[in-house]
Amino acid sequence: MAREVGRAEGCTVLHVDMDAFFASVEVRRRPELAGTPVIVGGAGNRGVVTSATYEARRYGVHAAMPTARALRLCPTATVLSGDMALYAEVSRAVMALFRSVTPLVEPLSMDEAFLDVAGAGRRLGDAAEIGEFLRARVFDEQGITCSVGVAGTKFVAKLASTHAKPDGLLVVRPPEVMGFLHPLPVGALWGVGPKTEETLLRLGLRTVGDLAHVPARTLQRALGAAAGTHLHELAWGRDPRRVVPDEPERSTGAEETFATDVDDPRVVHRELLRLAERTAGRLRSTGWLARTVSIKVRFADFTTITRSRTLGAPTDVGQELYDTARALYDALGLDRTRIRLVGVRVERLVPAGSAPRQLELGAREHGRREAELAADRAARRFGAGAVRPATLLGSSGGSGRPAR
DNA sequence: TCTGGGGTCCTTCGTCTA
DNA sequence: TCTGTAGACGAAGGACCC
Repeated sequence: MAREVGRAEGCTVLHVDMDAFFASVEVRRRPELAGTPVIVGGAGNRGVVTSATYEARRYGVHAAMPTARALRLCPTATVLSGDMALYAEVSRAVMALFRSVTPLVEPLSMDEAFLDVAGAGRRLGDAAEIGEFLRARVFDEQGITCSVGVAGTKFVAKLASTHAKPDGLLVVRPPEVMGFLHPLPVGALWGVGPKTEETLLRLGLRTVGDLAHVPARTLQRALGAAAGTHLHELAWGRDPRRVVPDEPERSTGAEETFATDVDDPRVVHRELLRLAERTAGRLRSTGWLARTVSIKVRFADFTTITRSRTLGAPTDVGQELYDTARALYDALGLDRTRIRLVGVRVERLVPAGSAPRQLELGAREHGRREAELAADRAARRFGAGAVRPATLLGSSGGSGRPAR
């Protein structure tokens, strides 16, 4: 456990990250699993690990690994399919706790957030003391542990929380930043994934320090202007991004991997309808309309294509999303090509209240939207799936059933 | 070994228009 | 009227994150 509490001078940014979040919530629910390897993820032949306890990680199990492989590495692990509603509930409670300390909370995902505590110091002590306070409160209220990074910038705070894991807190004061950053491997930098890491290693750059001491132009040539500049700045600990609460969503969507590859266009159409309905429901529940609809198709060999179309007027009507998605799919002209996954996404979102609706299409479109709103109400009252388009009734069988 | 699902951001390319 | 060019914008794909 990393623990280095002291005066956090020059540090106002906290990065709080739940430890093995989904798996920890499951262990809290089933205490008999405490201290044992637990994997949360898809259990089907195409499932992957979404979270694993540290006991499972000791066997080499990690997130995004196929569950089948994880079980070969750790045959004694308990595999659970996960309960997103429960995780969301715990997440809401934890974020509410953060907001009781400072209004400047920027959630990154369900299980992590940045906090700017510059204004909270007088009440609760310095950033490190606030970090320890939050760790204790999360454990008392939720029964799970989290790790906290404390620094002057978001990026260093994020790296610090990673180093503090599990169940720790690490402060990196401004004078200590270079000593902390430069020995790290380039892959530790935010934005350096496998491809970029490979490119950097080819250039002979192994550590963040190597990267810092190469001219920015070299990185820009190798990685593009934006990424090159960005990484060079990060390597010198420079990160001007502020903690911004309530960033609006830019897109939303849904996708599904079939349990086995599908070559029947009717099965794909039915899945596109389901995904369009799901996406439209999300738009309506969050009060957004979408201007652009895109589809994603992944073939059996894992190559993936996307196609998109911008609508004349923004919409949150599932039937309109489906019509566009289906037209995009049909335009591909696929002839019994084996398909692994399809997805529907919407982008260029505008608030529902601010967008003009297409009145000339009034009667039909309005009726459709009203029907979908009624279905939303029924779903809230009787449960999801209570009301479905007729074409989706009885569609749960056959080889095209989605993987989960 | 065999790769989920939900997102964001960036780059490149083609088209349209001034 | 024709041609070249630059900028805006949309579309597509890639990389990355959790």
